Formats: sequence, structure tokens, C-alpha cells
Amino acid sequence: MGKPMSSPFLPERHDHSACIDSALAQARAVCAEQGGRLTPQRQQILELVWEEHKPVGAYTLLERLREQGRKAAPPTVYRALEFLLEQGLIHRIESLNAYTGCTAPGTPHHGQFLVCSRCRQVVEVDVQGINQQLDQSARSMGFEIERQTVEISGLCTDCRSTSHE
Amino acid sequence: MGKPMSSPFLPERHDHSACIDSALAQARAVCAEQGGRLTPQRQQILELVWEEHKPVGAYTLLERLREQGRKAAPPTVYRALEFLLEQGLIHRIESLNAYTGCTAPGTPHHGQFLVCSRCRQVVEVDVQGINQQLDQSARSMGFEIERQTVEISGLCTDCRSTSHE
DNA sequence: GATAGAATGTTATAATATAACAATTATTTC
DNA sequence: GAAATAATTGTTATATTATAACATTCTATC
Repeated sequence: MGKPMSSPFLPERHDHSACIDSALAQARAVCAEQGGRLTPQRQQILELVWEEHKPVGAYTLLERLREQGRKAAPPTVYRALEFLLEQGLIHRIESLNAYTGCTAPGTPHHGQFLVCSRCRQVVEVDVQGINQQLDQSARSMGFEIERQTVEISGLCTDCRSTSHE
Repeated sequence: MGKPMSSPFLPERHDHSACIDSALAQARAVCAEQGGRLTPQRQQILELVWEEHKPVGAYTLLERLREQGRKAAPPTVYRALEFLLEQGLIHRIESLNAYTGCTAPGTPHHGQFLVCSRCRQVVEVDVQGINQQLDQSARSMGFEIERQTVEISGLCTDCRSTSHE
């Protein structure tokens, strides 16, 4: 497991390049285990996803890719994103149409996210109680869960304290 | 409050036109109370949302509107949807880019949804335990909740029993 | 090095959503 | 009731997000 952020909503305090390195190392491990092919291009896109440390849209990734000299078109990005989602290396934030690195790849889980509506910073949490409640509620209706989307938007600590500037 | 559906995931069992009427009556009440103007066009669109009894896309609504003789363009629909969202009369299902009638308008709440990936039927639930867990989890990180997106997709009872056909 | 499958390139287009400004309708104020 | 104001709707154009379809190239065996 990589070194956790010292304060999730204060990203300037953590060593970001180490954070990316750690994410890539984990990604390689996960792919090796699952038999996924983390090609250079896929890895590059995963890196770009981690770079901003907040959810990134597909077309922003496309720009970045091109800036880095790749001749890329939308399918290039979307295919990589699809692969990364399948491998559990990134999550899609539905409410933003954007993608963010998974902080616990390799562990099968549904993401639960706190999304700051001001700085767009996202923190992934995994509250077991919520999963239990959802499971129970679904079961009671005879519903079989495939996928969960739990996205809480609001103001993070940091933005709350500075939002009146 | 309107008559509840006899079985949420078996919509053919309930009186759908009564269901729409009830939704419209509630909508009028809610708007009256909140000072929102439920114009004929907005009401028509709300009606169309309820008609299918499952989430509908904006462009499907646009088609239906035109079929009913309105000369409408995308902004017509999106503006009405925006109004209806503001008044709490519909919810947006982020994972489907679609809109569905709110079953408890007037009661301020965040929706929690079970979305069948096969028949696209949606049931709105309101599990207080989940709200509490989310509130607590958010509070512990100094996060101030504005909006919740909780969407569980999977197979509903009905589709589970017939999914091997 | 032939071949099968996976990955990528390329072009076009679908699906979802909004910006900007004009025209109309409703509401308030005098 | 007429003028002024605000809200709603019309209209055109375009932005944003995502996928289809088919050609080409790369990779891993055999």
C-alpha cells in the first residue's frame, strides 16, 4: 500500500510525485495479478489521471496526451479509461463525468466519494456501514447489487474556511 | 400523499394514470407553497417524466413534446427539468443521464435509488441509516454536505427471475 | 515467420447539455 | 389600465461527452 495522504483535503501537503509512483507501482501489481496488459499508453493515461489528483474529464486527458506528443483521438482515451475501470485502477465520478485514481486498487470495492464542489478535490472513503445498509435495503427488495454510485458533494474543510474570501 | 405502488418493481400492477394525477396534484401543491410557477409547459414535461415511470432522457422528452404538438428545442426541455429539479419534483439519475419523478416531493431529501440495469425501472428509497452514516462520515472530515448521489444498480426482483429467458 | 488475438489508429457521428440573444408573457407599480 | 419590470419561452448555434465502424499495427505464441 502506498503512503497515505497526510490530509486528504489538503493535497499540497503531500508528496505528489511519490503518490503517482506508488499508484503506478500498485497498478502494475494489480495488472500482473489479474492478467491485464498495462501498456505504455494505458500507463501514461493512468499517470495523467493521477497527476491532477482530482477528477479529470476525458477530453482534458486527451489534451494532455497530445501535449505530451501522442497523436490521440477520443477513442484512445476512452479505451484506456475503460481498461483502467475494468482493472479497478480508476473510478468514474458520475456527477462530474470525470475520472479519478482509485486509492485502493486490487481490493474489490465500490467507491464512495466526497466531492468538493468548489475545489473539485475528491476523497474516496469506504464506510462499511453504508455498504451494509445498502446491501440490506437492496436485499429486502429482492434487488441484486451490481454497482454502487455514492457521491456526496459539498464543501471540503479547506474550502469552507476560505469560502468567504 | 398519493397511493403508493403495490409493488415498486412490478409497475404493471398499479394504476398508472392515477399515479400521474397524484404526482401532478402534489406538484401543484408544492409549487404553490414554494412560490414556483408550474406553467402548462412545465406541467406537461413533468407529466411526460411520470408517464414512463422510469428514468427518461432529455431528448426522449423532447421527442414526446414534439409528438404532442409543441414546437420545442433542447433548451425548452432542459429549462423545465432545471425548474422541476429546483422544486424537488424530479430527480436526476446521474448514472443514466436521465430524469425521474420524485415520489416524495415537498419533503426535502436526497434521493437514494435502486436502478435495474435490465428493465431500467427505478425505486426511490430513503434509508435514514445511510443518511446518518454519510453525515457522520462527512462531518468527521470537516465536509459540509450539499448534495447526495446514491445510485445502486443491479437486477430487480422481476428481472432476476426472468433473466435467464 | 505465419497466425491469431489484442491493442491502437482513424474518421465519422451519436448523445447530452448549454450559451447567447430575441420575443413573448405575466406581474408589479404607478 | 398603461408603463415598467421580471420571468418565461423561442430560436439558433455550439459545446461537451461518448461511441460506432473499420483499418492498421503490435504481441505472443506456434
